[in-house]
Amino acid sequence: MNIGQAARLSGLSAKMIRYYESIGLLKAAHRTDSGYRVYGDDDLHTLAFIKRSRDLGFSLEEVGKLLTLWQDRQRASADVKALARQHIDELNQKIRELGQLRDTLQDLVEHCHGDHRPDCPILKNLESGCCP
Amino acid sequence: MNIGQAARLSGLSAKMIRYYESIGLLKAAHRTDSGYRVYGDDDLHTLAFIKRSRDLGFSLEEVGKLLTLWQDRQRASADVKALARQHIDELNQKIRELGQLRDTLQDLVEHCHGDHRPDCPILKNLESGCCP
DNA sequence: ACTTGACCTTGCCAGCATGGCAAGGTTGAT
DNA sequence: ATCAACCTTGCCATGCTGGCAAGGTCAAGT
Repeated sequence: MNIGQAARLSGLSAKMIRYYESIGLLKAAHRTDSGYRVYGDDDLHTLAFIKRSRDLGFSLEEVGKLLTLWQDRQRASADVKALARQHIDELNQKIRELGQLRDTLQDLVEHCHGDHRPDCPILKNLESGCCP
Repeated sequence: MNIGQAARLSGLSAKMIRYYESIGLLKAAHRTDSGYRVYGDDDLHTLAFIKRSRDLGFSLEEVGKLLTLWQDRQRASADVKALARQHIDELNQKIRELGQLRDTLQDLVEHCHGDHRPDCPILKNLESGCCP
């Protein structure tokens, strides 16, 4: 099949597929005489794997590692687990940070009377960086 | 003071300050005869405002709006409150998404025995995209 | 055979926000 | 005079994706 159909079936865009090939995440696709990329079921499988990994928030670099592990019959599942764990830690870290930002903002918002008067504790805090 | 000191005192980098000026977030700084940018206490105040806003997760575009409101004596605090609320909503949305990703991954990790055997439910799930 | 439209190709530019490096000018102290 | 520390501008890189352009190819309808 051509790239368009591969894109539709995998949920990626044609652009992304070409990009992934260009950065070496995918091995170069077979080509027709006229230069069209051709994909088979195996390739589609790989594309779907990438799509799913991206949806789970893995970076392309991490996806690369996962692909390597996936294609390595000798892999230890511990390796994969470690990678997933690391990603979970990163997610938790990010979640904590965002939560703190939200709480700070929430505090500020609650102290703002929010009417037409110009006096605004939020801006005051942004100025001074203290006393929320 | 020069840009380096302004950077140190505000917590931004000199590079960022120049960038903010180039995109119009900051008005052009005064220059010495030799072309060095010169900052006064007012400018420093503005830089600190930006730094604090960025730390709270506002995008540069949002910081621009906040700056306008900050410098507008006629502003209604309701405007600021609305902007902060919107940002809180975005943060909550992001937190929810990341939390879902983490939970999915956590499930996968828990089903992976994580030893030297190659059989790995995480990779199996990434393949199929179903049955976590 | 010819046109049309949908598809494919490559390549370049855009964004976010920041860092890095280079080549050159300025300042201030030794 | 020299040297270090600073400043200037400019370009490139990141990660990931979208957009647009100019051109080639394919399949179907006329």
